[in-house]
Amino acid sequence: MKPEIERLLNAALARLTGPVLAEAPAPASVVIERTRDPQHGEFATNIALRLAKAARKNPRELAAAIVAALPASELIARTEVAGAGFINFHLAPGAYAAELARIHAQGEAYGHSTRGGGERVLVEFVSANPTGPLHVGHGRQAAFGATLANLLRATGHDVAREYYINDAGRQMDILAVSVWVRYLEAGGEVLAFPENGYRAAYVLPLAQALRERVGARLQHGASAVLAGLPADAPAGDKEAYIDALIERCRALIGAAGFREVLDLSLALMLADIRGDLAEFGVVFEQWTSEREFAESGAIDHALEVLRRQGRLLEKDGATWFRATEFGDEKDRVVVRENGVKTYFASDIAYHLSKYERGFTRLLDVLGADHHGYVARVRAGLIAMGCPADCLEATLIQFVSLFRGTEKIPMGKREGQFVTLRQLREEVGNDACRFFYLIRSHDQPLDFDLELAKSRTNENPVYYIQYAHARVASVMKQLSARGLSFDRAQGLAHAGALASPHEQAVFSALTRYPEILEQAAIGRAPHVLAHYLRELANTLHTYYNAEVFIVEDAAVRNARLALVLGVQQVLRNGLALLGVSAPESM
RNA sequence: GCGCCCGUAGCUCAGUUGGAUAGAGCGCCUGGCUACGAACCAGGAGGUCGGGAGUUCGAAUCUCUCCGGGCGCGCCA
Repeated sequence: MKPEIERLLNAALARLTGPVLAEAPAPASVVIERTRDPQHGEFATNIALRLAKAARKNPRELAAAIVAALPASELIARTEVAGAGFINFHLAPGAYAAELARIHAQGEAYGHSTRGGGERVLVEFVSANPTGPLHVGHGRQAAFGATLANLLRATGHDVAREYYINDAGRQMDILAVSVWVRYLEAGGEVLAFPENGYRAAYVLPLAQALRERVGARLQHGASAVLAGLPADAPAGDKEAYIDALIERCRALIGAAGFREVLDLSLALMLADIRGDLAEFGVVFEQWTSEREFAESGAIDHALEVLRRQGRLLEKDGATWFRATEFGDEKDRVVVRENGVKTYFASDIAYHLSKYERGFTRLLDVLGADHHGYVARVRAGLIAMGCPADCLEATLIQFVSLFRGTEKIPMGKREGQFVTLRQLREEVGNDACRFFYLIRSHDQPLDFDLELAKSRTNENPVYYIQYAHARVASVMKQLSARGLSFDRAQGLAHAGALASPHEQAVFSALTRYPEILEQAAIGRAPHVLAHYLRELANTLHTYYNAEVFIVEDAAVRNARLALVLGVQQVLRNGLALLGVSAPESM
């Protein structure tokens, strides 16, 4: 409906360009909104107010001129100038019924658009280090990224989802040595666990798997392991200690042995993460290993691009990227004094590779603690010749878990944390997805386990599902009474559904395509979640106010056509959120 | 110290490319099941939109400043 009104309005503005308006208004400035008050019709625009100043016209006069220039349309019954210069659009009686027919005809494709123009978008999300299971914060990023990708796809973008595996750094070495120490312990050795190691319980099965794989081949005595090592914290430096321990480990079991421990740990952690996400309904087209990426020479390629552009300099024995020339606050090292490339170098190279693979829009879904690095990566991309706006980062605020009013402490290294898997098993995937998505991403989330689990009216999760199931229940009741639904008759008579409740349902129902666009453009899945709640509310209200299964077949079929339309849109919207739409509950 | 995000009803939060009378859920109060599902609905109370100043026809929304909270500022990953 809205695109048609946009078309009419743009036609009117085009006619006025020249005689009344000096120049054509930018398409983005033409904003059409739903009205809040039915007295104002169904749609309204403030375009006359926005253009009045530039046109040196009284807003109401300009509005009148625009109204006069509007082409006729079957969609619109009448237009009027109101208030300070708003233009209100009143829909023609059959407009809603025609849209309802579209819902029935298009089914699960209803609401989709081609507005994205097939733009190639890469959504990178989660990308958690494979040094441990996903925690509840990653769950929020997973739900957000997956739904954002769904929204972009539904609005006509060519979307790929990608997980970047940070498997190359020192943290992986620390995981490997943590597994090895547990393996030694299981072999009967007694030694203090490194302060900086991963001491959480998930390391134990990794050590167990290692023993099953290699037997006692990598076993060494505690005295040989610890001899000559610096003191661990609290007396010494835990960083220096763990580094020394890693070196000792390499010396004792050899580079190949160390690699074996690391690869096994990595493979198992990754399998856990993949499985967890898959069970959560989150899948990726591509998993990129940082290690394989680095070994492919891609970082050297990126550095070469920068060098050709003259954006590198040598200073203090290191190689620097002149990031300050591209909006960053300081220059950044890309190759350290010791010849090792920095994480930053690998990161801009990775982003360059996305662009070189043909993606013109790079969406990074990141934890809020990563905001510091966005400017640098963007600077790198610009320096390498990418458009300034190709990289877009969405920062997801943190999740705090509560059991009722009691906050559950989190700390990854200490192993005191709730995993996404535990959360899903306790509250269920549907409640998880919904709770993650109901809040705006830039708002910290307090996730109450008790609330998410509860089957009471305090829990918003079931409200929408209940509306969906309720329609299914009505249809069951219909057949139980020996009646059947006549869609053609229902749609033919839908225009006669004129009660305030029915108009409210129509109004909410036909907003769906606008909501999808708004949620996609704003990178705001919560807009869809809130909308579905509103739509469910109009359905419940209608249900309580009027009986659908009445004697009059025309009225009955029209009402059923309407509530089936609601059910369809609820199903479509829930699918995008990754929440199931049950027939009964 | 510098940068980013946030501050809206008792609680949790929508609303922010400036727009018509600031909304929802929960909680509280009052009503509605011999009814197509009461996991529902109707009504009510509840607000200096953190404080102040500015921009203009119009500010929760934009600018400045102050207060309060979160996060980030490595030749770590």
